[in-house]
Amino acid sequence: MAATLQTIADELGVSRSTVSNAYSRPDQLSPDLRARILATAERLGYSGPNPTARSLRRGKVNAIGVLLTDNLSMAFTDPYAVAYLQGLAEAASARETSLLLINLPTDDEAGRRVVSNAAVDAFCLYCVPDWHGALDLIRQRGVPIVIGEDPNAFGPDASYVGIDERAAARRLGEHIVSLGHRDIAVVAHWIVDGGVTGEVSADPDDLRYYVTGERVRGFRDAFTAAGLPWERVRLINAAANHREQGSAAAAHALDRHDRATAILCTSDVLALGVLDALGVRGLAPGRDVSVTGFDDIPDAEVHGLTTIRQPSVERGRLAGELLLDPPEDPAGRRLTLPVSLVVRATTGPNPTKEQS
Amino acid sequence: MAATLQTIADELGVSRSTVSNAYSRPDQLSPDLRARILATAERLGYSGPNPTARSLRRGKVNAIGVLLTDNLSMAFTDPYAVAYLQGLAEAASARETSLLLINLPTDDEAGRRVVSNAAVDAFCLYCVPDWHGALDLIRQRGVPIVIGEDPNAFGPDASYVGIDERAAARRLGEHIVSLGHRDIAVVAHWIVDGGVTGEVSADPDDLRYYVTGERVRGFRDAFTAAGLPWERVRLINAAANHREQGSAAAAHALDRHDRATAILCTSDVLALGVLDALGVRGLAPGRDVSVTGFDDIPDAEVHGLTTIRQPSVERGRLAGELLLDPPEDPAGRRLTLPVSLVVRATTGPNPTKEQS
DNA sequence: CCGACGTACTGTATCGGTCAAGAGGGATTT
DNA sequence: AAATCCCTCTTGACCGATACAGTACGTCGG
Repeated sequence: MAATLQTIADELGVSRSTVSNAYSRPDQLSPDLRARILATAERLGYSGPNPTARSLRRGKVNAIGVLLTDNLSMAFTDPYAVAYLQGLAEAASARETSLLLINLPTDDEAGRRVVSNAAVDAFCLYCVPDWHGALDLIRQRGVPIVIGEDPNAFGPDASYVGIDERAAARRLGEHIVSLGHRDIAVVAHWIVDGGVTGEVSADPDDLRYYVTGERVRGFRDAFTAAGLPWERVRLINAAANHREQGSAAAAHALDRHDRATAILCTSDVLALGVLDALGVRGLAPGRDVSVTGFDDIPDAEVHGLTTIRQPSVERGRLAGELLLDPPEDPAGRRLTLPVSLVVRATTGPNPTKEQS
Repeated sequence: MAATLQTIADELGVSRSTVSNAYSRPDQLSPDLRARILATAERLGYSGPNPTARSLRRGKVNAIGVLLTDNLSMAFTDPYAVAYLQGLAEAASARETSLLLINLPTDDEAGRRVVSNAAVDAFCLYCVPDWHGALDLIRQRGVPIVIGEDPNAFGPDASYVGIDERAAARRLGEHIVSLGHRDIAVVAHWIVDGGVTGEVSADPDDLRYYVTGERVRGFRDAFTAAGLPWERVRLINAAANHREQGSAAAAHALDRHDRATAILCTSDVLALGVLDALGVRGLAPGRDVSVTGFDDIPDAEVHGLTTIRQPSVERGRLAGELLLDPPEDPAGRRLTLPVSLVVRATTGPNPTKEQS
């Protein structure tokens, strides 16, 4: 039988409240008594106020729930995700709050139980399959929610911190067409659910994964504005947002006589894989083939990758702040952050055009 | 005023227990009444049984606390750590348990508060500074603990899942000396706290960070057994366990006339950085310079790195299982897992010896 | 000598559930 | 027809703390 506040109170002949105060409000009792209480607690092996009971009474648990899909490491191997979590953790930590990583099982029923039992003050939804049955439960929980991708995914009650994915992608596309490229491939992840890496034909207006969809649409915006029909663009699905998949996808753009002169990727990770593929083939990025990424992860600079810089850490930090200190003004709970085009060495003028 | 079980009970004129049963034990009441209860709950905007209250009563919160040092992303950018967490999450998820990432602030007082308030069933200690004041609190909490590095760090009450770091490192060292190498450099991370990357002289028996210490000692075991005095080995500190630091450290072994012919690293990440450095200098790994890593992260195979394979995911998984289903037998709570030497392309015979 | 005030502590309600034992009533057994 | 059983629901205790109002006592100014 573990010791509780009452055990100590009885032992010393004081009230439970006083023992509680010894821990939570040291100024409410004499230093002398407090010392005796702590000593007795130590002696009886009391482990300190029970966090659960305290949370119940206080109505606050000091935790933010972060929903992740089944494969945790998928989230952690994505540098963008790591940066986001870092920001979120910073904001949480500054408020003495922890992150509850909720691994959503594919089993719907178990998923609902896990979500129902999660003691959190708020939820951060982040790259979660929007068709999962547990999502309704989260909405019902009535706690603050922040989402990071599709601003419309959870209705207007949810906070949102994001970027204008489509406009950002358009800027990349414009950069590429302004360099004279016409033979363009787009490498995008998760165009097809559970699909394999390879060329696909898909309507950009009808992609399931929001981020990819917006980015692909942004590319198309730039192309069509430049008079380049979408049909001329080669769309290549990457089965996962991994560097290796980027390499594999690149093969479909490079190993053919009508080689693409520019490859636009929906993430830096994929773009790095594309660069690997170029290296293997002895092709020079920015000269023979132009490559762009998205996110500006730390490795992007190392490899001179032209990309869109988005404030990943900041995104996570703001998400945390929105959850823990919600602004009065509802408008302040939906933030679209600025991005910038970072032109580095992996993009250059269309080489075939120069020759003509 | 949010709805509770009582609100719904009053509304329908049933007892609170019955409403509770509607959620937690559907077989305890008629389907008809249950349907009515759920409908009323929905109508009143009831968010389901409060997880905190439920946890208090049940005495279980379905969460494992994972202690991390201040910089979260440090843990997530380390592939070994990611694998470990993946395993831990798998074990937890299988038991409908989540991971509470506790970001331990450098501020001692705040750290204690965060730890005290963390509602968890168990703690997983993992790469935590062992001098932090909050660690005592954790021990006091009286919940199961598993540690992953120094088996003696938390006393015999804590569970332990690890490998024999020293013996494993020794095998790498033996491999290298058996290839005839005599000019050896060791690249190790965190030899010096907050130090810079560069050559240092340090007593292997006196390194603060346990894992590095054991691995360096293992290297030395092999060297001295082969008659190679430790003084002949060049010890290079890497300021962080990052690929870039590996490259920077390698410079100290490569850019001099008495170039090392073998570089042993305390992690694969550092070794990959060393390989980068070789590449820049036009040196061939395994021919001009032999390089070894440690851990066998996924990228190791890609780069043909000779290394020690340890079951990282398994380590995390077992840690989780030990915490959630503790075996009766105390001996079963201290596991040392087997490792294997994986010889790939980055090690080969000493080239200078061949010439003579 | 009295009211005002501050300090140190107590008492009780409350947070929102779960659990074990029990009660009422219809169906089944003997 | 009495005994037994099961199904469905109720009762009351309990989980371990915190909040707030209140009490007792000492001190101080007037």
